[in-house]
Amino acid sequence: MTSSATTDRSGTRAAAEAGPRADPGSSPTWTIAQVAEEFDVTHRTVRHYEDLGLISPERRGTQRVYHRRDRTRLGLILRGKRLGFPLEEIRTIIDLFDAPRGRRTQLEYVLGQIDERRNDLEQRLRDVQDAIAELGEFERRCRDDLGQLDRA
Amino acid sequence: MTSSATTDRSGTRAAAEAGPRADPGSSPTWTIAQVAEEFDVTHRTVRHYEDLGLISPERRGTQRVYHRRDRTRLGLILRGKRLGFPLEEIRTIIDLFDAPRGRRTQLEYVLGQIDERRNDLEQRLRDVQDAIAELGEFERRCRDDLGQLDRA
DNA sequence: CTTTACGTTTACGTTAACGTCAAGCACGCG
DNA sequence: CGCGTGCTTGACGTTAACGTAAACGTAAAG
Repeated sequence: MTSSATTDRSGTRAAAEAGPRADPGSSPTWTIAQVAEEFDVTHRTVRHYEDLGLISPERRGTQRVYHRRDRTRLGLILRGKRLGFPLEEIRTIIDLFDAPRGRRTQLEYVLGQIDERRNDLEQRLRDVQDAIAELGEFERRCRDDLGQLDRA
Repeated sequence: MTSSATTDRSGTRAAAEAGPRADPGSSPTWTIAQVAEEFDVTHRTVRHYEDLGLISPERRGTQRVYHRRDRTRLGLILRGKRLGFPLEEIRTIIDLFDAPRGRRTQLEYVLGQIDERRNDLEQRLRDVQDAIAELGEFERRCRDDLGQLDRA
């Protein structure tokens, strides 16, 4: 249902149906429709992330052209969203990865940010682990109840 | 800064400043202000969760009276929020814990829901672990850069 | 009995994260 | 050249999760 949704657009401008355009010798690029489908989001969502400065695709004329870098970022964005981070915060985080690290002060700032982030993430790690553990406990009780029903 | 925010209200109606009211012989109860402060949320937030049916405190006259059950739920709600779940979804989850498990069909439904939830949570677990790992990788690179700077 | 400190309801405001038109370019095909 | 398909830019709408203000109730304290 995911890939069959694309009413065969091949033969028009790009040969492949889901991959990057055939572009021998250069780095591969994608259209907005392709990245949107690949990450299972809408065009609007992708453009929204651009509005907030989370991605900044190349412009060829008026059209957006997406590179590997943009796809990497999109992946990070969506994972951040799954973890419940607001987009603005996600932006500061992934910008960190591309931040200049030339001077020592910058590097130390980045290292400090990394530590903050890690603490945040480790809190969430505990939360998830606790939740999974409680769910397991609950399942055990349910299976007990089921056993009681069987013995009657 | 957290507990000093309470401008000494003791001696008024309850003896303890942060604990449940003195109520010997019965189960402890809390006011909305007490649970709000304990979980570091506003009254409005607590009432909002009640509006959505996430908690349903006792009413003594017009006033809300919170029991241990309500505090347990509030904890689950806030953890769910930290994990990025929408409140409506959180409601269906914690309602699951109090759901009737008398008949076999009900039990099997509950067990099915548990499985769905676990899959969801395990996805998030992977997300968090991946994020932490990448952060570690990034930190290593930064420390490398720092070493390069030191050698000059 | 008035004050004070909380608590309650009602209702409109706000922010984030998009959804949903509307209207216009741009290009490749018949 | 017109047509269809996809891309682009506004701009307004929507939902979730509260914030905030108004206006009133109430119970202990002075």
